Amino acid sequence: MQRKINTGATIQDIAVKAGVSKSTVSLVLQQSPKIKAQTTARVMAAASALGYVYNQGAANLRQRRSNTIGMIINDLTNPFIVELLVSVEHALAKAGYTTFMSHTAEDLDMQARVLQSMRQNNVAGLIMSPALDTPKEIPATIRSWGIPLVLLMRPLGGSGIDTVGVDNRAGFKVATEHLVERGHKRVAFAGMRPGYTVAHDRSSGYRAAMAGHGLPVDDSWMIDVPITLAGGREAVRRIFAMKHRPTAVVCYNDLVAFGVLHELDKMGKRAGKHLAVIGCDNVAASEHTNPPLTTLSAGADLIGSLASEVLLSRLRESSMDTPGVQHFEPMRLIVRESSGPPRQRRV
Amino acid sequence: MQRKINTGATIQDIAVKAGVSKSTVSLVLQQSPKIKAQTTARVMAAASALGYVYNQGAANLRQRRSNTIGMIINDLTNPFIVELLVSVEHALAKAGYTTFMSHTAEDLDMQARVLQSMRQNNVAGLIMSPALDTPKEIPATIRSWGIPLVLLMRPLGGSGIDTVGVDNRAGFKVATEHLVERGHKRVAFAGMRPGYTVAHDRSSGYRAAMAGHGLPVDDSWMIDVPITLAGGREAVRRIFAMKHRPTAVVCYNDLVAFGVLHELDKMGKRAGKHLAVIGCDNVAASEHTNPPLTTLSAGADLIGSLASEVLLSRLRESSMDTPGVQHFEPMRLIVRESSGPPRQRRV
DNA sequence: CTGAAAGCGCTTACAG
DNA sequence: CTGAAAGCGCTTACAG
Repeated sequence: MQRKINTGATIQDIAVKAGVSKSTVSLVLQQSPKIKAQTTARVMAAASALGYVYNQGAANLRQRRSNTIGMIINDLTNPFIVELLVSVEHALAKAGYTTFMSHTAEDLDMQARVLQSMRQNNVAGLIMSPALDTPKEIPATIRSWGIPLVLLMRPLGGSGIDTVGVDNRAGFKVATEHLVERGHKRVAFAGMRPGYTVAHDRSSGYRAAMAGHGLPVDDSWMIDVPITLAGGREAVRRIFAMKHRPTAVVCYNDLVAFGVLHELDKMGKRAGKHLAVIGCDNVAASEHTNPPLTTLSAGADLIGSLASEVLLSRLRESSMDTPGVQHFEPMRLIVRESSGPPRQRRV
Repeated sequence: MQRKINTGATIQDIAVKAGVSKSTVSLVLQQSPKIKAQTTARVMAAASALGYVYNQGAANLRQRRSNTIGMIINDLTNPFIVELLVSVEHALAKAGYTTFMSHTAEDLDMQARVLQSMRQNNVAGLIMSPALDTPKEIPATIRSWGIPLVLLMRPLGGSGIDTVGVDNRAGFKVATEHLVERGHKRVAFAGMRPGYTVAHDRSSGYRAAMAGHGLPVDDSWMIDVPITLAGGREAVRRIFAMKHRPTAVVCYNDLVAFGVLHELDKMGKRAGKHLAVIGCDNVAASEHTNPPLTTLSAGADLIGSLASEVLLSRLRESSMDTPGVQHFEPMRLIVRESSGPPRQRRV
C-alpha cells in the first residue's frame, strides 16, 4: 500500500479545460438532462482529452453508498459452489455491481476476518455461503450492521433472514424412490454430517422414501464419512465389507459420488452394475464421469441468479423491515448410467 | 445502489465522546506511538462504546492509495484456475489486501468492461489470467494507467511485463519422454490451439521429445480439438478411427485428459492399458479419476503465491521502472496409472 | 441551464 | 503529546 494511485485528471481539471464549473462536469458525467447538449459535448471532449477516469470510491464516499457486493464462500474446491459464484458474479455485474470474493475454507476465524474486512470496505450487500458451525446469531449481527444479507445453500436458524437454497428433502426423496422403483431394496446413504441442517434434510428425504415403500434402513447404511472424494471412497469400502450389503447408495453430493465411482473402479467394479450410485448438484463433470452420474439438479445458474435477485431487490428497498424470503428451489433427477437396477441373483 | 450505508459513528463522534480532536483519534487508530497510553485507552473505549467501524474507503481516498487487488480470470470452469484463485486470494489477504474477483469466460468485451470497472474502483494492482486473443497492447495500456500488473499462466508478448507461469516446453518434453521410455513409439498430442503461445510451447516440447528419440510425428497425431472435456472425447474417437493408431496421447491439460478417459471408458477401453494418457495441471480430481491420471504439476499453490509475491513487491516499490520478472516454474511429472506401457503385440 | 459552497470520513503536515 | 486546518475527488442542495 505504498504507491500513490490515481494521479490522473479530476473533474476539476476537466472543468478548467472545458471552461465550466465542476458541478457542471459532475452533472454531465451523470448524464443529467439539465445540461445543454453543447456543454455536454465540450465537457466530454475535455474529459477524453485528459484521459479522465471516474473515481468510484470518491463518489461512493460522498453519496454514502456503494457499488460493491461481498460474496463469502465456504468451499471453492466444490465445483458446484464455483458454478454458483460464476452465476452470482455475472448477475451482479449486469446490475452494475462489482463483486468482492472471499474464501473461508470452512474456517470460522477466517470468516470473521473476512466479514470485518467487507464491512470496512463498505460492501452494499452480502451473499454468503456460511462456513460449517457458523453461529446462528451471525446473520442477525450482519443485519444489525445495516448490510443486507442473502444466505446461500445453508439455512441458518432464523427464518427472518433471506435464504436461497434447494429443497433437499424432496430431492433426496425422489432420488431414493428412483432407486427403489428400479428394484433396489437395500439403499445406503453416504456422507452424513450429523447435526447440520442440510445433512438432516437430505437424509430425512432418503428415510422418508424408504419408509414410504415399507423398506427398513439398517443403521450401518447411514454411512458417516467426510463430504469429500476420499469420503466417498471410504463409503464404498464400508459397503463392500458388509455381509448383506446395499445394492445402491445415495450420496450427499457429487463430490462424494465421484469418490464412490473411483473406489468402485479401483475394485474392478462398476457403478450402475455392481452398485447403483446417485449424487447431488449436477456439477459439469458429473456428465463426464465413468460412468456418467445420475444426480439431482436445481441448476447453479438458477440458484445464483435467484440469490442475486433477492439481494438486488433488498438493495432497492429503503428499509430492511420486509419479511425475509426463504426460497428452496426444487431439484429434479438427471438419470444417467450410474443408477442401474440391481444385478439379478448375483449380489 | 439506493440505500445509504455507513450511518454509524465516525472518528468525529469518537473525538467528542473521548474529549479529544479527531486528529488524535486518527492517530490512535493508526496505533501511532506518539499518543499517550492513557489517551489511547480512552479513545479505544469510546470507539468500541459507539460501535465504530473504520471506513476504509474514506481513508483510501485521502491517502490516495488502495487496499484492493483485482483478479481477472478467464475460465473458472477449469479447476486449476480455481486453485490458483484460492492461492492468490489467500496470499493477498495475508498481506492485508482484499481481492476483487471477476470472471471473463474468455470474452474480450467482458474483459474490457471488467478492467474498466477495476480501474474506476481504484485497485492497487491486478493479477490477470488473460482471455484468449487478448491484444498484446493491453498489458502496456494497463501499466500506463499506473496499475501494476502480473500476468498469470499466459504470457502476452512483451517481456517487460511481470509474468508468472510454468515451463510448458520442458514439462511436455518430460511427459512425452516418459511415454517413450515406457515403450511407446506412436504418441499423439490432443488439444492443439494453433497460434497461442501456451499451445505452441506445449506442443513443441512434445515434438522435441519425439525428435530427440528419432521418432516421427504423423500430422494426424496433432489432434486439434477444443480444450474441454468434449474435446478430449473427440480426440479419442479420432485416434481410434486411425488405421495405424497411436498407443499414447499427451493432452493439453487435465480437462482434455478427463474427456479422453471418459470416452475410453465409454468404448469399453481403459487408459493405461488400451491407450496411455497424460494430462497437465494436476488438479485435485486427477488423483481420483478412473484410472488415476498421470499428469504434470507445478503446484497451483506455488504459482499463486509466486504471482502474489511479485505483485506485492511491485506495490512496495515507488517506481514502476524496474525490469519485468518472467518466472516460469518447472513442472514435474506425477506418474499414476493412466500412463502404462503399450500392450504387447495387440495394437 | 450553470456555479459557489458545503460536506462524505478520513489523514497529514504544521503549530504549539 | 495534541489540535486546527486543509484536502482526497466527488455530489448535492441552493441560488441565480
